[in-house]
Amino acid sequence: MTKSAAKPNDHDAVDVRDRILETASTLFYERGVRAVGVDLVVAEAGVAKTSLYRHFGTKDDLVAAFLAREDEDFWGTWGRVAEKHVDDAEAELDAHLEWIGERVGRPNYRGCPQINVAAEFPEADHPARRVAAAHKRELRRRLKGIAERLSARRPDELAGQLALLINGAFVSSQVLEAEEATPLLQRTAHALIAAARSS
Amino acid sequence: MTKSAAKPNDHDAVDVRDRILETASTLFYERGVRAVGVDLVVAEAGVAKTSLYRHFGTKDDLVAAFLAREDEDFWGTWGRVAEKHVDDAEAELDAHLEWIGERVGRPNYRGCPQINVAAEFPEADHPARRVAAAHKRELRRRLKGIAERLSARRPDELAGQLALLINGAFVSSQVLEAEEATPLLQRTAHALIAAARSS
DNA sequence: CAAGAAACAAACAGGTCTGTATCGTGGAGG
DNA sequence: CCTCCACGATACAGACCTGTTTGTTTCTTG
Repeated sequence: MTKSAAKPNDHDAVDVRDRILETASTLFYERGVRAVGVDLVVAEAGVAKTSLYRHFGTKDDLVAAFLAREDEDFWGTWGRVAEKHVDDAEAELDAHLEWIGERVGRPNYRGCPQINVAAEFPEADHPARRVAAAHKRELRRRLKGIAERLSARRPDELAGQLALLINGAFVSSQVLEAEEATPLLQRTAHALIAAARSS
Repeated sequence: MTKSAAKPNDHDAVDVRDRILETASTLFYERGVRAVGVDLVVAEAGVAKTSLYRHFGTKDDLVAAFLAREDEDFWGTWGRVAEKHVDDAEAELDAHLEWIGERVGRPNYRGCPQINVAAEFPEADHPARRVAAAHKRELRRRLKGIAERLSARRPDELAGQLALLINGAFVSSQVLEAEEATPLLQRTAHALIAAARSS
């Protein structure tokens, strides 16, 4: 909190802190958090190790910042898609499943960062685990909002079903064909919506 | 392969190899693979480190053996449940979702070992990754068999949907109430089955 | 121009990791 | 009885890890 709001130096186009976080995020996602040491991060980012520890107190905090960044990106995309379908909840859900399925099918897709980090750090009080847990709660909360607009008889149940579906897609890239994800997600969602409306 | 079939020593009730694998499996699952060193495994198992490296050439091989053991356990339970419902595929699926949901709701549940290890080791050629990939393919294969017996119009699609559902449950224990998992799984499966039969 | 903040560079501390090497012991099978 | 070998115990090698320390340089700002 000593700086960052005011720009201390714009000589380098990007802030040092941003460059560290950007580099760390890529490395953490591609190779796993525990497999990437801080020495590699600073070497790849071209910064001094002291800079990393000034901006992020510990590696754990850097991991939490990584997940927070992914969280913001995710809801940023979500929000941009959502505002195109304010009048049609089913179309909005379809659109979300579209870009989620597209991501899952990408060649270098390595799963949901939040889930991966949670798998790497069992301790429930790890700073990154809090971010991950909040992210998953937020997913279910937003899905419940959509379920309500869909006039589901039990919106929270439909939200739970859709959350299972999406999280399942995140971890199933191993057994999913690239083009299969989106249509499978959408057809499944349609079946669940129909069931949630009738009986 | 030098022993194990013939019993070289039954003086100790359990084989040294089994004791190592048993101990390692518990530690790996509870704390994560990378967080557990071989020194801890041998100390906890009460064996010499040389014994560990004699039976398992490397730690990676021990991890693969851990997943293979979990795989066998999983399909062992699956098989015992399946043979009680040879005449009713829907009842069999319900029964599977019953014990899977029960496991997911357990207090110390830490997710599917296969998924967790895959998250910890990005390298596709890691020995444990092969076990994990085969496990997930086998899940979808068995689900397809059930889908066929259910006379689904597209059995492979229904199998894919059910696989998403089950894998989603494995990773959603963070946001799922303990008693919520089984009924949510079963009601979702029923909706998907109904949809797969009609249209 | 002067002062202070921020960055770089490089070494270091102290611990942990995987894997190996060495030596001693005790039981099983020929 | 005697030889083999699985096993235990321990020390070690070499690499890697997080985090700190020290000192210098560069940039911003008053």
